[in-house]
Amino acid sequence: MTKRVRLKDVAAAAGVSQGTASNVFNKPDLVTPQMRAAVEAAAERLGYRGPQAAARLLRSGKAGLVALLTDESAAELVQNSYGRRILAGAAQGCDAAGVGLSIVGRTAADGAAGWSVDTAIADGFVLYCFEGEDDIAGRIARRGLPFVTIDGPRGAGLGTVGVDDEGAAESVMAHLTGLGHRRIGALSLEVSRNADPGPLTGPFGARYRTPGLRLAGYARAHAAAGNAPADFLPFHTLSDERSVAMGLAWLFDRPDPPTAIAAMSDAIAMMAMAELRARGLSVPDDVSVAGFDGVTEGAYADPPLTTVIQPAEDKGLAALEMLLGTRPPADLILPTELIVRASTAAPRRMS
Amino acid sequence: MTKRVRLKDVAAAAGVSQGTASNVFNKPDLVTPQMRAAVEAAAERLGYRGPQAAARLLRSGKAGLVALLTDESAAELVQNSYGRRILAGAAQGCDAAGVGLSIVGRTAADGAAGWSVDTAIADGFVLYCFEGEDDIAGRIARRGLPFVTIDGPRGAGLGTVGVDDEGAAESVMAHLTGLGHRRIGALSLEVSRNADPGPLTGPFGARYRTPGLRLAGYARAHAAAGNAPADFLPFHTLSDERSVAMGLAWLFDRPDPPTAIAAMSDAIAMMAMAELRARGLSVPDDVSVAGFDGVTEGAYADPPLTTVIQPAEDKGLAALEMLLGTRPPADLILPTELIVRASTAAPRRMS
DNA sequence: ACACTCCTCTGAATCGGTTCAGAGCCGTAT
DNA sequence: ATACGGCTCTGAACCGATTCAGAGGAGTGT
Repeated sequence: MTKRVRLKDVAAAAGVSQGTASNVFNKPDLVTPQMRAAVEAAAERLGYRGPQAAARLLRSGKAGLVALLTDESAAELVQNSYGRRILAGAAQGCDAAGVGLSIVGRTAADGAAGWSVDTAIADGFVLYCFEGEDDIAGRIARRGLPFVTIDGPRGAGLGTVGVDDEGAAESVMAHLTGLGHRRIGALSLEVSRNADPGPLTGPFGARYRTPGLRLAGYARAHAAAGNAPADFLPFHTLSDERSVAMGLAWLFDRPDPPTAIAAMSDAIAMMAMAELRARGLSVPDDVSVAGFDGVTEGAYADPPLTTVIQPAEDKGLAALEMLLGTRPPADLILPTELIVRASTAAPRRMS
Repeated sequence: MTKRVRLKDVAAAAGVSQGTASNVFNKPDLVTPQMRAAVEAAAERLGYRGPQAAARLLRSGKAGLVALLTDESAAELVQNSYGRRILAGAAQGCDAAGVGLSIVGRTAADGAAGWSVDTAIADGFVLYCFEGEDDIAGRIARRGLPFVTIDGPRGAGLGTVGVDDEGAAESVMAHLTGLGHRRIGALSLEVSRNADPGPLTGPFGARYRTPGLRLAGYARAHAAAGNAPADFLPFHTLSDERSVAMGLAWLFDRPDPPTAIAAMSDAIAMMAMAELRARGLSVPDDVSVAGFDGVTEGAYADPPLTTVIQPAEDKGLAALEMLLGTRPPADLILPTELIVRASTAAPRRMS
């Protein structure tokens, strides 16, 4: 196997300087047509494979690639319908700017502490779904790369993108209490690393940021409607069928089950609806169910799901724009909207 | 702003050779603890940001990144539920191997002929959704990078991953004819670049590969059941609501509408079901609808969709494994499975 | 003719590591 | 003692482009 052909070889063969050869490939209009033809002919003749990306990158410093960094695995990000909306928004931003998007998740190959963060090739990062553990932000900053955080705390990055989680949760709960529900269960997202599923108690702020804020919002609106704290029944799930079923068992295998459930994601809500049906309970006749996120499937669920729509695509897009400098860096709060569909109704009158 | 600290500076400050300093960061066990400590201290003191990815890449040649290349934009890939299953599978393969995944789509910034293919940083490519135009395969091969094709023709790549599209289409059509349907419409995926929506005529092979094979399968099974070719009514859609509605208008605004529809994707099928409902037609009472792909939403559709399940995640995963050398390169045909749900039924008896 | 621009092309200096052959050094088997 | 194998560490070559100051030449205005 002969050696790889380099730009230098092409330049030599064409009888021009290496600088000119480089221009032929990168700034063709700076070169006379004949010179260009000569270089191209030489390249063709030698079987030159084009400028090597790595070398260009080393010299020019721009990878033309931004990375979406997530705490889950890359596969989970894509499978999760909220995550992939973020991804879609980010992809859109990349497309518009002509930069590539790479998604880097937590992989088995990186050791516990390891993370491709330190080695990933990118011009910038979007951090999604982080709780500030492992000081990822610090490590990126140390590399001197810019980053934007989605749904995370304010860090050393360029900016953040998020929604008013607490307010949105309040609006869902207010909708439920407004319908007349008093005793209300909540199915929470994961509240901390490696925590087991189970009933939850306050204070709710001391948790992973997003679930903490939403729980606080639920609790606040529940109380604001004049209900006793004991009638708010939050349960910690792992967003899987097993823990959702456990939560439902906890809520409904009791003498005084709730008449409504606030699920902290649409995915949880839909699993809950399926499980409730399996238990012989009808939604919304026996139990109202509200979700959170506004994934597309929710509209087609049976019954269509009441939820809070989050502008997930916009989050991804905005984060990317900030990163790319198209949008001024800031701590951006995007609006949410409560969408009332058929999965919630007034509680059946007690006989 | 002072100059960036380089490994060389760290080595000098620690009083060791550059090679040793390099080893501290890459092969720590080859270095004595004290030497390592000295280097680390120097790095800390100087504010060294760690080995720069680009430089490492240039010398070592491995980017630790594979690219999923698609003909659509990256955003479309993610939004499309079949595409994202492929992506999820690929992501899983990447996670397992500890390499990153970048998705590169057709972006506005790349000129008509341009494509990041020539410049994208990656150790290998997975080509998805290509029809062999623009000679993408050739361009990748020219760069000397390995690639695997999903749902595409056999190229110069390592291998291909696909399913028996024609056979799968036959099985759907056979299911429909088996129920007693004779006059059957088909809603096709895009059959060529920039073609307008409209009725389709044979021969069906002369089209984009996948749609061509499926159309051929439909037609073959339809004929095999003893039906007249004129009772097979294929229509070319663009996978959007407008063209699906046009197709349905073409099929049902006639004296002898079909009693069943074979949609070439679940997305098309679900749009068709919504449009049929808008037309006052009931599925499956008035019209049976079958899809293709087996996306998750299909199971929750109203009514649940009869379809052919394609192992999309497996496609992505298998492609990645071939690329990474974990699986022997080959032309792999993955199995499909017909899933009969409630959207298909025997045609209503003619009065 | 002269001065001055404008444009193209040259040449050499980076970019920041990784790698590898071999020099030193130390302990052990003969 | 002597030879030898095994570890560390050194030093310099090399990866393959991009970039930039400036040389040379052609064209333009006076």
